[in-house]
Amino acid sequence: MAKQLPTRAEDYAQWYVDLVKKADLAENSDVRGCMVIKPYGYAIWEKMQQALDKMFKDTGHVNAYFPLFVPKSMFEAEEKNAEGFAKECAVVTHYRLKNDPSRPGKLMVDPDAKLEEELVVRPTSEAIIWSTYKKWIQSYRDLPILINQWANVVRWEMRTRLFLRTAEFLWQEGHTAHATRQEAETETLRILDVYADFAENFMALPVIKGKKSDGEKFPGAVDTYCIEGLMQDGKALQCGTTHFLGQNFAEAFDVKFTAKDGKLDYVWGTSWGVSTRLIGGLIMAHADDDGLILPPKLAPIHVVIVPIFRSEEELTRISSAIEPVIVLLRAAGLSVKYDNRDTQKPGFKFAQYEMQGVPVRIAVGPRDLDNGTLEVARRDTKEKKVIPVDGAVQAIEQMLDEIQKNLYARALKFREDNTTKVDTYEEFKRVLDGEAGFVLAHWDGTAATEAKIKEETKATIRCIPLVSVAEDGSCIYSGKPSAGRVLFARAY
RNA sequence: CGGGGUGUAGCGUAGCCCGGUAUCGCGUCUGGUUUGGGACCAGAAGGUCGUCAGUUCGAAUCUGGCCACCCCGACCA
Repeated sequence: MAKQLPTRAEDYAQWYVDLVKKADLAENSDVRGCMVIKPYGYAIWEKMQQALDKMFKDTGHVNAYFPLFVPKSMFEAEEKNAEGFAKECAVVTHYRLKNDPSRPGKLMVDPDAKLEEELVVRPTSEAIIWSTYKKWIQSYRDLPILINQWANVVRWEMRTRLFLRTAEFLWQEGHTAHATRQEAETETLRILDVYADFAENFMALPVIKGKKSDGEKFPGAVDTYCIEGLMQDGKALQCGTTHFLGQNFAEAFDVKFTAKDGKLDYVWGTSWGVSTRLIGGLIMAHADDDGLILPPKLAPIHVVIVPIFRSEEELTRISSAIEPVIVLLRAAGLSVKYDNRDTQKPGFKFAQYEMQGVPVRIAVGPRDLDNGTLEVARRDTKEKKVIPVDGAVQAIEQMLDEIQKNLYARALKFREDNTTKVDTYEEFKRVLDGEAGFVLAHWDGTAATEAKIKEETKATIRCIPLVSVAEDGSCIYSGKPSAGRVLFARAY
């Protein structure tokens, strides 16, 4: 199946964008680099939000909301962070328009309404949140603060692609404050586990947990951790990151607390986020030539029912026969769509729901009414079978479980088949230009080597895996000693 | 910001070199036949040809400015 997908990078990119549009998930907006998320795409995001929100709350976090605008002076307080984002910030400089005297009916920016201080549209919220935390924290009794925010952020990217990189995107960002280094580090890794759990159990996407190299880490962080997934074209996708901020932001925003022993110290911080990019990952990890394949746990529609009828009378008969089944499916917590439109033929509907990745489709026609059966088709394998109406709900629930498991197993096998250990630079380049995928290789740990490899091959160190076998070797580039393999790939 | 390209109906396009109010497909609408895998036939509607200016009797077509978008670089924790 994956073989049928376009392999050349540009073909795959085109295939991906076409799919996003055909599946009715999103489209480019008239606003530069921005995206309109259509109802079906947004429904997937809502499923993701629900699952993640519950996981955050189960680990003691609460939601809050902070302003979209960050005064420039506040933004620049943490220098590394400000520098890292400076080149992609949208900035508000005026607060008013007025009629343009030289062009009747047109508006112009009112030069008299220039802001004294420019406002940066948040590319991330550390600055505004830490400047707020300063007011909230005095004592160890005020800690920890475990807050998550669902928001939009703006990063003025040069080149954008639906879901994967857009000028404005939706995400959640967690920002926590702790009394001890240990507690903040634990939080950083706990959320990394939450993200991995979500990717594997909801998205059916196996991920590698690891630490970013210094060259790839978040500006302002002491350590950045990530989960990396592998897409069907052999490129890696960073699916989520968590950052141990040390005391960097506390120092920048002067957030101190009095500890139990009476000593004054800076607060320890973390931040972490995942975005609508995950929807892109979901598509690229599972889709085939017929369209999206959604894991049941994130599918807005679990089961679509398509009646096959010739006349209105026949539709009425089918509808009344299927109604009890719909009631039972919904009672079992499933999202069911009964598509009784008489404006489209069944074949058209089949194709459309396949394109949209609906996991299970039921077709029911006169033949089934006579036999007391339903035709059930599963999206992942495209198998069709006829089952009795009695017990259909259990059969479908079981099928959804199987689809969820099968998608994960399939993606895991794909990743295993496309992860290669290499020991020489020649082999490294050959694999990247051939089957691509993840490449495990020894690295001398220097930023210089990392930069050289990136420059020459476009491959980056995705992460230093948290789980790895200690193994002495020598760097594929410099030949210097290395204590373990790191994960390389070309990435989105 | 450098290099290349494109702007024509809701979408995708032909026409441009060689000037005469615009082609085809998808979609939409109407009528009929269809309906267990993206239906067919007949008819219809839909256009400031990105924008502003210039050349010309006449500009989608030629010239210049501007705008927007796409691709390749640079950039993308």
